[in-house]
Amino acid sequence: MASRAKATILDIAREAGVSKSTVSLVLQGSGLIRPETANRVRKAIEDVGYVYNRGAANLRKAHSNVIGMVINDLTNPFFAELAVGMERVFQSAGIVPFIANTAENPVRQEEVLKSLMEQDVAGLIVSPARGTRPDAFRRLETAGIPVVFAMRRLPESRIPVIAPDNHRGAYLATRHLIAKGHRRLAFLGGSSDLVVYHERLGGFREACEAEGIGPDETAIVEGETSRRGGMACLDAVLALPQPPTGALCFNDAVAFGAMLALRKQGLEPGRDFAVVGFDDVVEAEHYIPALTSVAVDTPGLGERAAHVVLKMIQSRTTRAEDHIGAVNLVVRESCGPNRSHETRIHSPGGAA
Amino acid sequence: MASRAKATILDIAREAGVSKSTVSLVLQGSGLIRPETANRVRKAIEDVGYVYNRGAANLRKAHSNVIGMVINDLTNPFFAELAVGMERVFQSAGIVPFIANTAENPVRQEEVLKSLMEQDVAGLIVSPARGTRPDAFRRLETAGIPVVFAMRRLPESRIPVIAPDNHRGAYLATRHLIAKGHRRLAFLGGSSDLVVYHERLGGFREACEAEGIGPDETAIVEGETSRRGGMACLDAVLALPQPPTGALCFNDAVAFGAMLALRKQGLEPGRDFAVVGFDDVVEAEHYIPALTSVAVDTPGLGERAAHVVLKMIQSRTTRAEDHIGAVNLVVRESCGPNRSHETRIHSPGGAA
DNA sequence: CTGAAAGCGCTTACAG
DNA sequence: CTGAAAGCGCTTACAG
Repeated sequence: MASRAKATILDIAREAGVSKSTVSLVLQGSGLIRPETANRVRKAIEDVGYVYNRGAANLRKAHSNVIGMVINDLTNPFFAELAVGMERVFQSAGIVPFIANTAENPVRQEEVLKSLMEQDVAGLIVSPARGTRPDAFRRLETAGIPVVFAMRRLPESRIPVIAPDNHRGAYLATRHLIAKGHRRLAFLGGSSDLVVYHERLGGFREACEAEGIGPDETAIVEGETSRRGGMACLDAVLALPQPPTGALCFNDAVAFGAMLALRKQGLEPGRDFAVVGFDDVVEAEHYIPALTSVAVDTPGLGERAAHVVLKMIQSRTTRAEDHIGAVNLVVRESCGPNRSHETRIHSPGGAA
Repeated sequence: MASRAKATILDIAREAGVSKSTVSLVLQGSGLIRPETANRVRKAIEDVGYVYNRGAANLRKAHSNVIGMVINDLTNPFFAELAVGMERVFQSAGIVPFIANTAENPVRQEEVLKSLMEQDVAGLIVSPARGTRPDAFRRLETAGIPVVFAMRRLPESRIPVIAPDNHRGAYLATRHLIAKGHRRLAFLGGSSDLVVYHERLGGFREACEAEGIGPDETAIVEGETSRRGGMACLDAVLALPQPPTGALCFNDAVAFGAMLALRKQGLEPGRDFAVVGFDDVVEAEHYIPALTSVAVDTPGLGERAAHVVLKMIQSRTTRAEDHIGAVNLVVRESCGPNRSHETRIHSPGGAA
């Protein structure tokens, strides 16, 4: 069986009594080889314990089939769900994507990008880290490597993006809060160096203004996009002279934190204070109280992003249409009691 | 600046007026090159927009520097934490590891492993998927590629494993339940095709027997290691003629599900029924009631695993010592009220 | 300190 | 249908 030194196509050729070109051809599934010959070669491949050397092949072919997914925070289940959606389509395309985590660190992101380029990636899906410099992707662009942004984008970039309709989601959520009778509203968490932040805050503002509620600027407080950040933001806003009675949170993690902080203050979320999240992670449904949140179909966006890079690679282009995914407001219990167990408020959505 | 076609060391050599060997040497940081020459080369590298072709280098050097992390379920925050621990050490070693997700699917795992081998990985950390065949790693072994198992292991394998002391953790948790006065105990979730399952169940049994409580076999119910699985298990056990009054759960996800199911039945976890989890994910602390769980220091085990592969690669061996990490029982509220907010019961732990 | 030459494991025209 | 030859972009002795 397997010999100690790595077997090459030359070993196979010797074993099967053919030339190495023939071996290469059967390796590539060419129809040019006579079936008996092909079978003999395949048997030899087994016998020598051959492992295809993709690096050598790529070197010769001058292109690889490796696709990278660069994720800003793998511990956030939201991004893990995104990754899973992408993997689904890559798997059926017979591709094994490599995931790399930047842990929200632009320096690490640069290392990751560099390594991926050296590895000669064919294409990339990236959810850029916070504070990514505008020119962080220039090398990739000049090299002509297809890149698509998922969920997050850079301020001025020609790289295509796949993301939910953040503005619309925030708008729907805010109107819901207002329809529940709230007049003093907060916007909690997130930071202004993220484009998403401005999109979501924009939807919040628009809804407030449409209802004649000038949003209280002091109740718009930035913070970490985590439970801890949510706790801090809620405390800040409750200390205001005229505290709000409800809040739209930048994402679900912030919302969970806000609810925790409410309890610590002896307030019951849903009854004494309304909170809405964003993203609708799996946990939202199981929380107590169940969290009303904006659902963005994370795995679906992941699939979409994967299809887009695949197409870009195939057509050797570096450009593609943006895709803005539809969103739903999923009404549960965190804004007070409801008639039914769960209600969905759909947005028309659509592509931009 | 950057030209369209990829620049090679030959372009650099031309630009700098040296030979390509010289370029290669400065690329590798060799001290053999005169500083002025090196600087001229470095400038040329910038000017031509050069990207190192690691594939070509690996081909020539006959070894790569890519390390793979094969994770069985990236959506489980527990494994994401593990990944983060490993990345920490790889980052400081200047390595960008590639993460691949098998989604608990042995077939996908095979594809992933194959792809990684073709990519000529230098080493691998893997948390094997459920139902992995005993010979799934034979190719890797005969190729002499270092592999270490993290968190999970295969029944009969010589591959080194880094894992927590599952037996001890379950033992501590069970004794705690008994000390709280419980006599009828359940063991919920997990499946017997996982080695960990037997380790944890073994600790549970030993504690029961030590206290003269023959564990009720009908209260040991396998199930999905998820919230949903936990709900089903708890319902099953409550329907028993002599239902238990407390349960050790296979992991925290199962415990969260069990608590949910209790509430649905009008029972309050911690007051009417005691539940203990395993792994102590971040969420455990924030749950209501806060979950008593066995802490295993997930990122720490990740770091350890990373150090071990690194060492194995360096010393060109395929063998290493197993490492069994110490565990603590973190007592919170899910087994009833406590004096202090949180208590830790330490195990001596140690390496095996 | 630097250059010319061979070779890593493949694929791809090109002959036959 | 199959073989001989060149070449992908590097590194590594080997001379000088």
